[in-house]
Amino acid sequence: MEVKGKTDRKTQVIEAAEALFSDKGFLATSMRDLAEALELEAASLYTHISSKDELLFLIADRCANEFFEAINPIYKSNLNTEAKLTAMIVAHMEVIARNLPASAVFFNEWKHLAEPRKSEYAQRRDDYEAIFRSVVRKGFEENLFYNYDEGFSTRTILAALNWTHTWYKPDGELKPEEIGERLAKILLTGLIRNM
Amino acid sequence: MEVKGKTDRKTQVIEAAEALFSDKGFLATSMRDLAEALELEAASLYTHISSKDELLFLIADRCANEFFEAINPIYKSNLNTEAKLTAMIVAHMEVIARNLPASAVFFNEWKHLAEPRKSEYAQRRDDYEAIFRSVVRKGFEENLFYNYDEGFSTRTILAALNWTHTWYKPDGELKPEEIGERLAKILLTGLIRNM
DNA sequence: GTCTATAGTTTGATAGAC
DNA sequence: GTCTATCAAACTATAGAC
Repeated sequence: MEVKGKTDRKTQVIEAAEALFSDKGFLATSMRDLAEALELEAASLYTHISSKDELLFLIADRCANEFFEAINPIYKSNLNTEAKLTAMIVAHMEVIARNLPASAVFFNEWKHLAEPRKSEYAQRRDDYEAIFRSVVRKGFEENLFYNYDEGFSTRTILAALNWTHTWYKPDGELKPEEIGERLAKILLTGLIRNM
Repeated sequence: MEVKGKTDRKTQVIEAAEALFSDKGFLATSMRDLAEALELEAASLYTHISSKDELLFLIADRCANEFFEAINPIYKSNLNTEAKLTAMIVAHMEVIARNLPASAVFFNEWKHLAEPRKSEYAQRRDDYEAIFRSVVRKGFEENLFYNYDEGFSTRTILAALNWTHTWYKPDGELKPEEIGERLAKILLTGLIRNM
């Protein structure tokens, strides 16, 4: 039984794929491009992964898991609605920041998954949005927010959040936590009544 | 000299391409797919356009023009900053709504333009964002907005706006104008001091 | 685990008949 | 303006030697 280190070959393949898929797009990246980045021949990649589609799935699936694991404990906590939503926004932002190429793939390339993975993925995305939506709904029920519909407000929050991957720089001025908090402030103060 | 009607063959080709590129993506759409949608053979398409890249350019370029034409008169008007930004948001939303497939291509597929078109396009996008940014900056200078940096606030506005193309339905409850106004309200009331 | 060689498709685009 | 026929290149993936 081999012990897998951080420089595990399969991990290297996946990380190189994240960078290329994020930069050029899934379809615009050939297995030859990927092999070249790893200084391999294309055929050698198939020792580590079974297909290009599996590679896309591995990237998107791991990223999805990270998003769920980040917000679930917060969702289940006893925080009040405003604090809970803010913490979820910050947590989501932190997942993006520490998985920058992977989340670009996650957001932009999922449509190229082959079935049945594509449908399963779409379901998970809906489930994730539903968690945010239920917190927003709570805010309406508690009369904390103006009564805009949940779907509209939730999509606006996630849109503002998910766009950050296009401009966030790890070595920029703002830390992920600060970006999340600032975003939450802009969005929430717009939603909260009598502030 | 021929009079071009609405059912001009080239226009038909472009509109079919908008639908397919929007739905499946530029690279995932073959010229054969496009020909099939028009009940033609692939070779016949080249009577009307010179290359697949030109087709992508025509779609993105027309869409860019529409965005500039929609916001420029508002930008140059004498409206106060709050009203101006709201009107620009509504106008932008209306362009998305009446060019739904084209704007999906505009937002998601531009990276697949060949050079030098890709660089020119990136420049136009920056110019467009700069117009919004200058209005946001005015709001900071007038002490109308909290002092978050312009770039951050501007990107958040455009992110919320540009995500609407993923869920907006022409036959849905909300008209584009209502979506724009609601979006502006959420974003601006979050930015305006002492409201 | 990596290589060379290659099978089998699909791609964007062109030539030339009608 | 549309067709048939076709080219040259690129693609994912496999077979089998080392």
